[in-house]
Amino acid sequence: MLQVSYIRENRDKVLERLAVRNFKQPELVNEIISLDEERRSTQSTLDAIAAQANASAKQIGELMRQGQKEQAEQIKSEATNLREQSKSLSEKLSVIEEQLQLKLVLLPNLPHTSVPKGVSADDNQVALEYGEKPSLQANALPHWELATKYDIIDFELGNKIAGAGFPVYKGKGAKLQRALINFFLDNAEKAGYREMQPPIVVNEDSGFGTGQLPDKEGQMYHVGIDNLYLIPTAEVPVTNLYRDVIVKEEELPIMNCAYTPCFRREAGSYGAHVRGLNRLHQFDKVEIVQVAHPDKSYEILEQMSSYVQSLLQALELPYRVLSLCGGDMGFTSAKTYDMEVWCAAQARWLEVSSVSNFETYQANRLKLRFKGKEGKPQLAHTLNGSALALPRIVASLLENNQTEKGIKIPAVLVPYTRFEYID
RNA sequence: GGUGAGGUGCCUGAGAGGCCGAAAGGAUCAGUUUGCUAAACUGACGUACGGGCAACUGUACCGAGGGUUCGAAUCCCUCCCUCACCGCCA
Repeated sequence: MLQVSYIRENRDKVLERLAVRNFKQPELVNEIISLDEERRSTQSTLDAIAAQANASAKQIGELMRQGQKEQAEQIKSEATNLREQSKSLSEKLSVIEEQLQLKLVLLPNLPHTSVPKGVSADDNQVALEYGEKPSLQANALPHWELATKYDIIDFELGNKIAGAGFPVYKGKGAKLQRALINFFLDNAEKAGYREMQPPIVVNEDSGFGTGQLPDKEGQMYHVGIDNLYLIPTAEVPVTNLYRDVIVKEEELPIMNCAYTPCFRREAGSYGAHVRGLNRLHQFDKVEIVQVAHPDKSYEILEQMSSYVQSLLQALELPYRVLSLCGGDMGFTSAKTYDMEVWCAAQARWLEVSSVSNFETYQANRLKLRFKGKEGKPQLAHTLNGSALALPRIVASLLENNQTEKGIKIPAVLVPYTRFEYID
């Protein structure tokens, strides 16, 4: 959520930045500004009346103590009148504030100046491409067939237990999952991240804090009876650790990581592009999250991007980095890099990570601030990235590394899997 | 699930209709003292939204929302949460 004061003072800039996103309702900005004006003037009036009412109440107390009952009674009626006025004004004020809030949450984050203008994924810029795409034999198989061939992932069984998009990993398939999780966590720790194990359900406040609510309500599984949401990413609980927190400036940057399962309803996505592991309702992911000083957040974004790339390099997967255009960026992000790995048999790039700087957008909702020795609390910047999401990594490992002898496990993973081939 | 206790500032904790944005202690920060450390002393020390160049100032906030009252941290109602014990259970 953007800060009203910022919008008020930088109207033209806000409009200009929103245009980079191809934002469809720029009129919201003016509506917000005029609601804010109304809010401020109402509050001024209310404050003045409340001040008067407080003064009268004090006076009454004073008079009562002195036993001047009659005079007290006189002021009482005045005070009652003032209270009534202030009551109706504060009702008006809360209506205005509610409307303001409703509109405010409809505004997405402002893209950073380095973000390319554009409307869709076609306008994303390829920032870099790394590694060589393997050339496969003519009889190469897509990962879902390899999964069946080696009996390591069972989609049918998952259908029976839960439904499409909930695969069962078996034998070496399950071990590969565990190996990847540990590999990612160990590396994150080496890079300075502190491992956390958060709840995988969150309450409404948390969903709101990171921006999933109200925007992506339908994308989350909701446990109605307890009003809890299954997390779509560890970003939600790990970032919300700092909701309503004022941290000390010298504690920045705060670096946390977490492995969690992630749950996404993915309503509306069906068809060939979502076959096999390409898109699941439940998947595993290690997430890295930072709380940063505003002066440092873009430097940190680059570091996080490099870190994610280092994982892909270690796994010997060809990848590319996209700098997302305004139109393709998430609602809450100011700048996002997507990392995509090459899946040789499908001959497609698949997104395995998304690294974003949210600047103060989440922090404003979370009321996540930092404070130096001097001065007022200031909103921090939040960043996060997948490091990494498993299914598509597995898909590309299977497809790219298929050999006569079986699926070759990358050298860095062998100490974790304790086998060199899936065969 | 049952019963009981309770939610006050960074923490502990007092306050039980007006003198309370809130005692006291601790923590933290600044200063004095000090060979260093420690201690002692002095002072500062919540957040948000307004107004003001600023000093400063108004309002709101004692879990949340309502109510009573001229006036509520304090009384009443509803909800949420936490803790303890019992039951059930990994």
